[in-house]
Amino acid sequence: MRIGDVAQRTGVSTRALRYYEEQGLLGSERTSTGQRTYTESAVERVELIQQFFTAGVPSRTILQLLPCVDSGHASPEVFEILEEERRRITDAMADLAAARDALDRMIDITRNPTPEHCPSLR
Amino acid sequence: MRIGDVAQRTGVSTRALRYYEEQGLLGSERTSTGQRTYTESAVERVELIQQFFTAGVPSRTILQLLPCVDSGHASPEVFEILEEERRRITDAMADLAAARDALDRMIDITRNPTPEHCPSLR
DNA sequence: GTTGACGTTGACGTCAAGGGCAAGTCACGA
DNA sequence: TCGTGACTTGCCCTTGACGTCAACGTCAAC
Repeated sequence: MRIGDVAQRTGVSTRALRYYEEQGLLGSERTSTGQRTYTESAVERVELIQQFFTAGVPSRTILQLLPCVDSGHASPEVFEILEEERRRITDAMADLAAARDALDRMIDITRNPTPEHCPSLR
Repeated sequence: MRIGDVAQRTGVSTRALRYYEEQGLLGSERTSTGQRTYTESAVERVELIQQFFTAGVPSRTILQLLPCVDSGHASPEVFEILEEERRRITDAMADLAAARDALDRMIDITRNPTPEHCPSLR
C-alpha cells in the first residue's frame, strides 16, 4: 500500500502519517524511487496511535509504549508508564464527569427556572 | 482580595487570571491606582472556569456559557451549546475508556506473557 | 525613605499535532 | 510522450492557554 491508501483507510491525513514516521511511531518500507510502502498491519497501528492521541497520550510516550505492543514484554519503566497513563486517563475521566455534571446542573436550571436556582428571579 | 490571593487560593497563576480577564471570563474591580480587586465569588468562578478548561471547553465557548450561570437563563442558542458540549464530553469519556481498555490489555499481557499474546514466544 | 514583595502592561516564546505551500519526482493511462 | 494525480522533502504557519521577560508603579514594613 502507498501512503494515500493508508490515509484513506484510516481517515488520517498523509501529512499526519509522515509526522508519525518522523516521530518514530510508524515504520514504512521504501520503493527504489523513495516512495513509502506500508503493510496491512500499518492500518491497525495507525488506529492504535490515533486512539492514544485521542486519549491525550503524547507522541513521546506512545513511542515508549509501542515496542511493548510488538514484543508483548514491558520493562519495569515501561510498565510504570503504562500504569501512570492509566491513572492519568482515569483522572481525566473523573474531570470530564465533573464538568458534565456542572453542565447538567446548568441545563437543569435553565430548563426549570426556580427562585432557588435563579438569582435574577429572587 | 488582590490577584495574588486569588492565585494562591485557586492554584491558578496570576498570568492565567489576567488571561481570563483578557478573554472576558473573569471580572475585577480596580483600585484608584489600577490594581485588580476581587470578591469572594471570584474564587468560585475561577474554579468553574478551570473545570471547563480541563474538560476541553475553549474560552470562547466558556464565555458564552458564563452569563447563563449568572442569570440562570439560557437562550435557545446557548442551550444548544450546552447540549453540544455535553455530547462532546460524553464522547470524550468514551474515547478515554477505549484507550484505557487498550492500556489494560497491554498491562494484562505484559503481566501474564503467554504464547497467544506474545509473538516473540511463538 | 528605602527595601522588597507584589502589582501593572506589553510583547514575545512555547509546545504539540499537524496544515499548507512550493518545487520537484514518480506512476500510469491514453 | 504527454498529462495528471500521487508522492517526495523542506519549510514556515496555526491554535490555545498560558510562561517569561522587561520596565515600571504600588504598598506595607521597618
